[in-house]
Amino acid sequence: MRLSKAFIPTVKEIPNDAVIPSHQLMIRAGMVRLLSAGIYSWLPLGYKVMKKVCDIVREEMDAIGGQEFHLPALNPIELWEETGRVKAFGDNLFHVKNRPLVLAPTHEEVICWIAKNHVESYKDMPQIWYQIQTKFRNEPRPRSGVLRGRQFLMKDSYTLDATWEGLDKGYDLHAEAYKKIFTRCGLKFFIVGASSGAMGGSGSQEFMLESDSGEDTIALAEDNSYAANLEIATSLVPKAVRHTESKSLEEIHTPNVKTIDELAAFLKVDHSVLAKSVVYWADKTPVLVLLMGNDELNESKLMSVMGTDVHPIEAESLFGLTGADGGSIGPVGLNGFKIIADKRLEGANGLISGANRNDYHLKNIDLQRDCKIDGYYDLRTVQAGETAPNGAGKLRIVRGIELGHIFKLGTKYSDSLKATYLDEKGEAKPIIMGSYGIGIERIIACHIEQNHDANGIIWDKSIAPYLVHIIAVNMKSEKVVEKAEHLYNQLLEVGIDVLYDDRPTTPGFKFKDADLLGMPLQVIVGEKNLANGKIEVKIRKSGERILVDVDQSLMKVKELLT
RNA sequence: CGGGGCGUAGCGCAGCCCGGUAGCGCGCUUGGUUCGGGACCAAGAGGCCGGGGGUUCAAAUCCCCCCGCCCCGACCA
Repeated sequence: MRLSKAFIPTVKEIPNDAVIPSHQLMIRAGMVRLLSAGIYSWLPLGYKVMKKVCDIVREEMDAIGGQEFHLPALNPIELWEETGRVKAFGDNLFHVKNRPLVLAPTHEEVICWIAKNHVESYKDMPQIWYQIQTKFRNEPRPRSGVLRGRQFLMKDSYTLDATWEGLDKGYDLHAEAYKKIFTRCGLKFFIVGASSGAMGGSGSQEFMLESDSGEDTIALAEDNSYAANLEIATSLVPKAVRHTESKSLEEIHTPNVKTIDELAAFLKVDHSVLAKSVVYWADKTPVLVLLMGNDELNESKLMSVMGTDVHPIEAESLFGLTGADGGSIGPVGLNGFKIIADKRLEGANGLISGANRNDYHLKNIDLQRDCKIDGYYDLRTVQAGETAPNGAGKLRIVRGIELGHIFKLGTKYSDSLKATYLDEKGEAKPIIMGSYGIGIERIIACHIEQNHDANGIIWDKSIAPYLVHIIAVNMKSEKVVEKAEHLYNQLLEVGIDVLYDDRPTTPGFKFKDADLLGMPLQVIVGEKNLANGKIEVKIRKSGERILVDVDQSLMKVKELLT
């Protein structure tokens, strides 16, 4: 491609609305333009990268036996009513105004619909079906450029199996394919155990990339041998002790003590003898959650324990139900509440907690003797510095960007849509499904996040829009133009993607643009070196410059690209 | 949806407090000089100051409403 003819609108200044490097560079390099919040036009240069990423994804999906579909973005709303997801997605689902249609935010329903009608026997499975298509979600807050958009390209695949072993196999195949895809795209990623959330299902892992711009929080062992989304992360922490003797309950006056820290300071005791109470609504049930000391409640964990949405109780409701305020709530003699406790407190005695009476606490609480605990669960949020559950050193807490997510869905959708097959005995069984997504734009943005410098993007060969960027330093020099044109044509002939800066502008301008656009190799054809029969090859990543004999330039470029 | 910021030429911004003919840099056009790290000189084009309403002799500027964009939070299969 000749730059003089190409539509690649580069920008020198940092766009006002872009905050993270990938967003700034994608705009400056003329890859994308914003149309509306979370909605981007992909310009030719950006689209070229997108196609290369899609090719890699396709190759790896095909390699595990995937078959590509092209599915409708417009779906009948009835289909989504049947799985209960009109409600589940809520305002996140785009509705069409003048037809009973929705814009598909994902494609479990359609896949299931097809499977229901055409997968009839266990002999028809396993199947791996995938699609690379635009998905629509009415994100309340699009952000970080293409990282979270209202319309985005996603590779979604679905496994259909007759057995749970089959599901495991399809899941593992995807995990392997995903590792290959992200590695080929030049990304440094890690895999974390994740919550399956409202998708339901038995297991799920996320492919994450460490980045301060990420929206997820990850706990990582020092050697990365343990990695989990904070939503489910655990750690090795000491439990509260059980003393042999359980003293009798005693009320203590604790005026104006509201927080655990204040309580510990006031009573001059260790945090580990304090049981913190936090109160939530789980749907319409008030739930008292007991945590040790100042442990932080993990709402995701609470949600999966309760199996429903949870939110903190309002101060007024709490007072109405207990007669006390937040700082003085405790598990003893509390009626009408479900009471659950963190595993750390299991069986403990000698604890101090609120007396359900303002400015009073109870001491010598024995959870077995004095309370009716409805269950002990892992409910706390891990903290940086705690020991990883596998003992591999201390945990780091980092931010991450989710690149891909793999789910063992099970039969959630096949149950509700009655997608069944007949097994060997002729019995109808629900098809067992898995669901596996990859955000295509995220691969691109993340690649730039991990591969850029102050001057611009540094593309990996695998997804670079062009492999070689020829710079004719001075278009007024016949020699320069002749050599540059010659090399350009040679590269085109051998099928190497090449961008040729033949614009009649100044050298500095061309060099800056070349670094900004970030092709792996720059070939600089200038009068000075040409006088000695040389051209210069600059490696974008290292900045290394190599002088090459003119007649060997094609060979050298080919060599450097392998 | 809560909190904050911003909206003036294609882009980046000043002007707004304190009302009085809309400015700077970059980019763009034409001509000339340049030609190895975003050149120089000269001449130009380009704006309903996000939209609507109000106050005023007069509004980019003051007041009210709306819209859009960005950030933090909530939310995020």
